[in-house]
Amino acid sequence: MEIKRLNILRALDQHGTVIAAAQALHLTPSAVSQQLAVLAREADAVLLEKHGRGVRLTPAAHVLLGHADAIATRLEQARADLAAQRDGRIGRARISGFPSGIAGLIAPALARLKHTHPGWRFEVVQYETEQALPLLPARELDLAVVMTHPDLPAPDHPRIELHPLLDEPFEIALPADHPLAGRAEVTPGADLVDADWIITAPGTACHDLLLTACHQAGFQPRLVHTSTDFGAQLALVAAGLGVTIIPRLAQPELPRGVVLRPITAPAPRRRLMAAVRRGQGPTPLLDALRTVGAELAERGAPG
Amino acid sequence: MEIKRLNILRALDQHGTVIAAAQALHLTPSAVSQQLAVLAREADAVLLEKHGRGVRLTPAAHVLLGHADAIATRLEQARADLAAQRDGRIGRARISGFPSGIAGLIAPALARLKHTHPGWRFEVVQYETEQALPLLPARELDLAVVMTHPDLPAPDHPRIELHPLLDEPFEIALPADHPLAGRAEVTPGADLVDADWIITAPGTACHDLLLTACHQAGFQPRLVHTSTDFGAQLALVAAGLGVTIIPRLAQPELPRGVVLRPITAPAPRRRLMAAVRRGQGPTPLLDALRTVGAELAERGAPG
DNA sequence: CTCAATCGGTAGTTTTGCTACATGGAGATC
DNA sequence: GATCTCCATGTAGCAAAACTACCGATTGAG
Repeated sequence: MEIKRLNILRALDQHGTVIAAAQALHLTPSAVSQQLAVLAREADAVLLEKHGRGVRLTPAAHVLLGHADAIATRLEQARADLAAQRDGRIGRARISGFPSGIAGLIAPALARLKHTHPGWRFEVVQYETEQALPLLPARELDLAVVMTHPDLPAPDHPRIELHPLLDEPFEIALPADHPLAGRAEVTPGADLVDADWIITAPGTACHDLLLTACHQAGFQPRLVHTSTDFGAQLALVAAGLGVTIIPRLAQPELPRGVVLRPITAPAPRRRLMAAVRRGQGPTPLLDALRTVGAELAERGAPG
Repeated sequence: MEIKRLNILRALDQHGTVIAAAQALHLTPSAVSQQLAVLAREADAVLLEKHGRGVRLTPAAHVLLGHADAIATRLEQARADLAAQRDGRIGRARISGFPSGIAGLIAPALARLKHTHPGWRFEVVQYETEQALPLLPARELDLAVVMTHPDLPAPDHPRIELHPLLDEPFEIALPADHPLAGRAEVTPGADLVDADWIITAPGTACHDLLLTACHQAGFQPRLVHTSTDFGAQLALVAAGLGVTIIPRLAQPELPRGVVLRPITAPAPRRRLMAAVRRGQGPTPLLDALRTVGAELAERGAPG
């Protein structure tokens, strides 16, 4: 039951005679006859019967023929899918990101790809940077949106390469009725030494980043509230329970009662990058992420 | 792109390593490796990549794999269908009959087969006996329900064999208010010499049969109305426009205002037979037709 | 660091598939 | 009705392929 033999049967059905089928397949009639005999033995059925000078297909041959046509069609689809995959019209990818990376970069990028690359299937998983990176070489992930992080692989890492997506400053989120709310800039080390701080959980990149920034500014923030979710943090700010710093661009929706104020230079920044396996080449996904990142950088306040 | 190669890819996916796949297929690992290399060349795609000590399938391999699984399933269905056809669980047949044969024998037989042989597909075509017979050896028909007819092949015809289904008398159909309606038997040659006759079109078997019967009874019927359809004929009878003879059993539904009366012996009879290609062996269809015929004969008046 | 295991390449053998030619059978032609 | 023509198929020989046996390279495990 090989495809070659099934195609010989199909050719015989289409062309009527063994000789015509042989011509169409660039074979001799004898070869066609022999292969059909093998197919009949494999199928344990009589496929041909004499009819006049030629042959005709038996009912059993027609049963087989229906399936042979379906198989040929499916094989053609397989070839088409392989070609489509080669030039990027179809594909699958697993992407990871931390929450604000998913919301700010991955989701908009996938929304574009849904229209421009309808054949692609994407799966999104939430991981922090240090969890995501080892999953790339293991092929559990195809792309990870990561943040500036001590675990980041060196630029010449043999298996992972990094593509910058967005470089954005953190800003101070204050209650709208806060004394500093009217200021053009805020200097945490001077203005917010006594503030209550809201911070993401230890182990996240933002946590480390805040502490480092405050340390460099020469003071120890009083950490009072903890939530991993920027939305929840801002709700706490709006309720007047403290202040926090959040990335400027990845949080487009501010709740009422919260204002963002730039931080006096050098403001802490976070750098978002796309990590992919080295040598993977350009993908529609990476292109879309870079486009979204560039648009966000352009839209936001420069610096 | 041969099935053998696709199955090797499937085995590799199932068993994980080239060695395990080779064992499952009773091959050496080298053969598996070589065939996968050929498949990769045919698919114009990289199918394997090193992963630790073993290999793993690439995305392109998974694309191909999905189709390979579908093809393997379809091939299994083909084998099952061939087996089912061998032992008669599935099949196709074209059947011909004249109108009352279709209504009285073919339709009831197919109704049974629909339950007992759900895998069979039947096509019914209406032909008169002389049209149907040559279509049997040409394989345009697989079975024809035919009537006693001069063109009937001899019992030792080399390509066609005949199986008796039903031997039924014609009876006289009279308006219920006809003077003869109360009689136990009617003798057309004596009682109906002056009646208006309703008859099927020239060229049908019933037409010849009526004329022959009347001729033997020694009179010439006055043919007034013509219709091929027994239902239409009986409507004319009910309207008092004439009399006709119809086969007893194949017309179970009598309209109001019509009575059937037996004809004095020797009553004209018609013999229904199933014609099939010689050497075709028993088929569910032929069995069902014989059963229906036997039941009709048993139910109707014997003789 | 050594060992064990896996995969892939090469040479040689076996199996399969194809061609060339001949045979037999069934319309078509005269 | 004899011959001719066309078609399918069997046989022998040859070419292509698929497979085995063996070896080397690579990599993870102990």
